[in-house]
Amino acid sequence: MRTGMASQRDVARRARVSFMTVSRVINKHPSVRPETRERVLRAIKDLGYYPNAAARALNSSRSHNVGIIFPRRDYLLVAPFCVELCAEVEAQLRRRGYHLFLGSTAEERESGDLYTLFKEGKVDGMIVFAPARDDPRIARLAGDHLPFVVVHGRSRRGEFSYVDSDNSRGMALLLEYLFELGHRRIGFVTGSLAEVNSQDRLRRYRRELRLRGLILEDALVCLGDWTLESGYAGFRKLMENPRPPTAICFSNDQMAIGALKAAHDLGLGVPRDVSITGYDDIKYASFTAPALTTVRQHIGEVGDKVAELLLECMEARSREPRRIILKPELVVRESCHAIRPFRKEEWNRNR
Amino acid sequence: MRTGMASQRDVARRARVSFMTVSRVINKHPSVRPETRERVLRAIKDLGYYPNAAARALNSSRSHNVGIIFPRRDYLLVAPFCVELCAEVEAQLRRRGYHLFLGSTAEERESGDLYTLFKEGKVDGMIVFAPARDDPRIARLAGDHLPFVVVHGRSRRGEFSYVDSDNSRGMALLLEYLFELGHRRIGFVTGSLAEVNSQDRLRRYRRELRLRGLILEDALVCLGDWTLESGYAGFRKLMENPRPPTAICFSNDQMAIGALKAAHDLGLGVPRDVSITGYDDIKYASFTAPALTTVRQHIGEVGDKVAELLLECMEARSREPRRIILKPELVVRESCHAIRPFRKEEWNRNR
DNA sequence: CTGTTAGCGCATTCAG
DNA sequence: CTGAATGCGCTAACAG
Repeated sequence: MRTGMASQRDVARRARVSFMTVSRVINKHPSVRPETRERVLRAIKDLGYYPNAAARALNSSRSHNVGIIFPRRDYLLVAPFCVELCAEVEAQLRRRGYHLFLGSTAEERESGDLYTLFKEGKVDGMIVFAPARDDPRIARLAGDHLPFVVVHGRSRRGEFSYVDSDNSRGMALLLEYLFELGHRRIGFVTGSLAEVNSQDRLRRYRRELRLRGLILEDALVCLGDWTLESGYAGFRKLMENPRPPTAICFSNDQMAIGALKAAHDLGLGVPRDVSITGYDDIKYASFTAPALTTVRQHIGEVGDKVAELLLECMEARSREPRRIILKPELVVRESCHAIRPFRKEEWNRNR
Repeated sequence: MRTGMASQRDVARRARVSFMTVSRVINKHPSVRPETRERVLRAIKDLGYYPNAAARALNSSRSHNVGIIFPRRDYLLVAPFCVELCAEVEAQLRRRGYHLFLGSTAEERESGDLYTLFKEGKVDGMIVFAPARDDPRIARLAGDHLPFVVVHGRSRRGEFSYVDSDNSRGMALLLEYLFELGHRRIGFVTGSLAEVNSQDRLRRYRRELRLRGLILEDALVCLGDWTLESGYAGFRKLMENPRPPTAICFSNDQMAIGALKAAHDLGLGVPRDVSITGYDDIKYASFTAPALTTVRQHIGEVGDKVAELLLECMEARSREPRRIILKPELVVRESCHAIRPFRKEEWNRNR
């Protein structure tokens, strides 16, 4: 609305200067005599003047807004990790004078999708969360040389900046740990395989098993989609196997929580009867019973980096894309159990 | 940035019309000859033209953005309910051509607080979530006649529109149920008492106990702040009481989940040793073991109403503020236990 | 049906 | 150090 608001002209009149001087004061231009500045500031205060963002945006062609885009419309609900990240990024950006649009849940081609927001100049840059391997939206953004940063994704040919966690390493940590506890039949419930992240974790799971001379059984892998429900279903499915696994890795904490519930319903004890691991270390992970053994991604750090890279590519168009890969960390809690005493020789042999 | 973008002028030149005609086509003005319209649409497509949001905002003085504000900066993390609501509202608003800023986590007086956003014309309206009873921000907004809607809060003198759930009734439902199960010592862990919601629930808890002739014991009430941690601590504190309660109501699901964890750590069974209830019915509530008995707030409905009221007060300044109070619903799951057989006479007597 | 004029509020450029 | 002119892209109000 913003009707009846004082403009620079009004301030100028009241301070008995031209509105150009007002503009200078606002933008902290050095060349204004202190007493003039004072007069102007007084007038601004008296009138309750605020600069008009639209006008500013119009002639600087920068909105000082940023958007964020998710792989699916329910992502915020599905991935608590994402919420924590958003909060982090928002705080960082605001410090630098930018505002963050709530990740439009709009899919491409819908009204108000983020590509349109870009073109309309409503955002200066955006954050793309966990895009699919060949997400067409990415190609479009890169093709138009629009400033954006990918989180939880990678660029093959260095077309854009991204921040990712070393998912492969995270999985390796988990499997090494389970192996050490004596587990040899280890199941895996994946996240949505459209996402690179999810693929990486699965791939490393397979590789680790192979490396350790274990046979890969399709029956030990189950397709999930990050939700509580799919964790629940995945657990049941794997445990119905005639030779069920002794441990199951879930590709995020949320699914592991679903699994805990399934175990309870099935009358199975965790970790007594099956060991379980999550991924992400969201808040809830330490509040389940048993508390989840999981892999921590340092969300604060991810958020900082994302904001940093985005600001870089919004403010200096020329800069080269940068890649940042954060090290994950194994968090051992209570959801895994040694199925037999640890034998050093065996451990070494299998390593 | 939006540099090198085609403008209406470019489109006009290409379509060999004046740019006014282009504007009309874009705004679906009826008075344009079909063939002219076609030519213009072609040109728009060829040039990849998108209207400039800033310019539009400037001369219509409407940004078509909406903001949302929370009581605390960590609110999104603390209240999953809030995330679900945001997603809902965003979807509704987008359908009407508005975009939602991620609830600025900024407190008042910080750079980029939402009052400033308003004054700068970055938002046309806003949603205020769970404000304190005399939140100065509310007074400010109301004083300036800015369009806003409160969720989980009320206006005493009808100064503004709001959507709320009938918290008092929700608590009554819960207590009636517990009473029926035979509980007579019932504890309560509050949310942050700065919020009206939280106060209402506590008040009704007290009233119900009094009504049923039970003595209120301060030792059975514990101050929480909505977080998992405070639920955990609250549970421990109440159970350390020499005469612990047989049931505890938590003012949200999150705290109840914290309590479940505490029970587990203390070696207490739920509901065998203590009954527990939550509030909100978030996703996780049905995935705990035992599943939480709680009160459902229909988040979808809340979101719809919020969006509706906000649009109303943004588009028709004159309309009277409206109040909407939604009926909550008891969701019985597994976290409560009858402590003795139900006796009809006693139930009637105590009613 | 279509074009012209003017102005939204601000900042860049160039003169004083 | 300060002021005047000009244009950012668009639309409302008038003309033709």
